[in-house]
Amino acid sequence: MSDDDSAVARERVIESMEQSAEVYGLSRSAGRIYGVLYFASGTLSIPELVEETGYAKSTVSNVTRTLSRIGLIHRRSSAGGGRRVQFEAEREVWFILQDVFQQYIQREVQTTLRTIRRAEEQVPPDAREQEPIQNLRETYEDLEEIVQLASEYSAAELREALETYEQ
Amino acid sequence: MSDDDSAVARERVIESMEQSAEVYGLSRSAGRIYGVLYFASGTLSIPELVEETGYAKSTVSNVTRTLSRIGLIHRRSSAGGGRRVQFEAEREVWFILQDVFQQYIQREVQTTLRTIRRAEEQVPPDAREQEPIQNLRETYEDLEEIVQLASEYSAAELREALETYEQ
DNA sequence: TGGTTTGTTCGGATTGAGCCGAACAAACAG
DNA sequence: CTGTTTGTTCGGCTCAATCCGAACAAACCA
Repeated sequence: MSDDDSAVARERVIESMEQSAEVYGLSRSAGRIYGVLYFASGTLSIPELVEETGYAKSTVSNVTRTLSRIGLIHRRSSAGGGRRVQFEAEREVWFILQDVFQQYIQREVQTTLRTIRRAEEQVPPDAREQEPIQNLRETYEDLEEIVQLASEYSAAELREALETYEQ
Repeated sequence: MSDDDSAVARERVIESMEQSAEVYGLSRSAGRIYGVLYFASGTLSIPELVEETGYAKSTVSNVTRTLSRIGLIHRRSSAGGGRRVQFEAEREVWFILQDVFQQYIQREVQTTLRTIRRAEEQVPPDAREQEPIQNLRETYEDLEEIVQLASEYSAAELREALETYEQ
C-alpha cells in the first residue's frame, strides 16, 4: 500500500516538525498545524485545521495567530465564499528558518548588546569589571554582524560563502 | 560611588545573562550562576556560589552539573585544600555560543534530516507528498552544511567570511 | 573518634505553559 | 428574523520545569 506509506511518511515528518517547534521555542501544536498546512495543497480554514489536527478550535485560533505573526503561515482573508479566514503555509523553508532565527536570536542579541553597552559606559575604566564586560561586548558585536549578514543571504549563498572562505 | 556603579553594571549584565539563558533553553539559575562565575576572579566552590547567588545548595549542585556537561563552566577538582570542587567559567564567549548552538541546533538539524531522509525513501516518487519532502530535505542539507562549517570558525573568521562574500 | 563541611539525591511546593470547553460576538443563509 | 457557521476570548485543568529543604553519604578536621 504505497498510499499508506505516503501517509506514514507524512506523519513522520509532521512529528519531526512538532519536535523542531519545541526546540525553537514554539509549541507542539504549532509544529503540527504548520506541518498540516505545509503538506496541504492550497489553503485550509480553521474548522478544517481542527478536523486535521484534532486540536480544539480555540487552540487553532491562538496558534494560527502566533504563526501568522512570526511569518510561518499566511492569513488569506477571502472576501467572498462561505468560510472566512484561510491559512496557507510559507513553503520556502529557508524563509521560515530565518523568521524563527530572527525572532529568537536576533532580538536576543540586540537587547543583550544594548544592556552590555550601557553597563560598559557605567563602569570606570580601571574597575575589575571593565575587562570582562568589554570582552563580552566585542564578541556580541561580532555576533550581531554575523546574524545580520546571515539573515540577508539565501541558504545556497550562505553555504557558498562559508565553503569558499579559506584562509 | 564608582564602586556602586560597577556593582550595578555587573548586576545588569548578569540579569541579561539570566534572560539569555532562558532564550537558549537553560534556566534562569543557570544564567546567574554562569554570570557570577564569569565575573569572579578565579574559581568558586559550591558554598561560595550559594552565598553569591542566593540559590539553595541543591540547585547549585544540579545547575553546575548541567553547565559542566554543556561546557559553559569547568569543574576543577582540587585534590588538596579544604574545599573540594571548584568551578571556573569558560570566558571565551564565542566557545559558549558554539556549545549552546551545537547542543540545540546541530542536534536538531541532524535528527530532523535523518527523519526526512527516511520519509523520502518511503514515499513513492509519484506521490503528492514527494515534492514537499524533497524540498524540505534539500534546505536542511544546506542548513546542516552551514551549521557544520559555522561551528568550525571563530567569530572573527565567520564575520569576515560573510563580509567578504559579494557576488 | 566525633563533629563539621561539602556534595548529591530525593520528595514536595510553586509556577507557568499548553490545551480545552464554554461563552460570546459577528457574519452569513434560509 | 431565526439558524448556523465561524472566530475570538475567557477561565480552568493538567503537566512539566524550577527551585527548595531535608536526608543522606563522604571527606575532612580536631
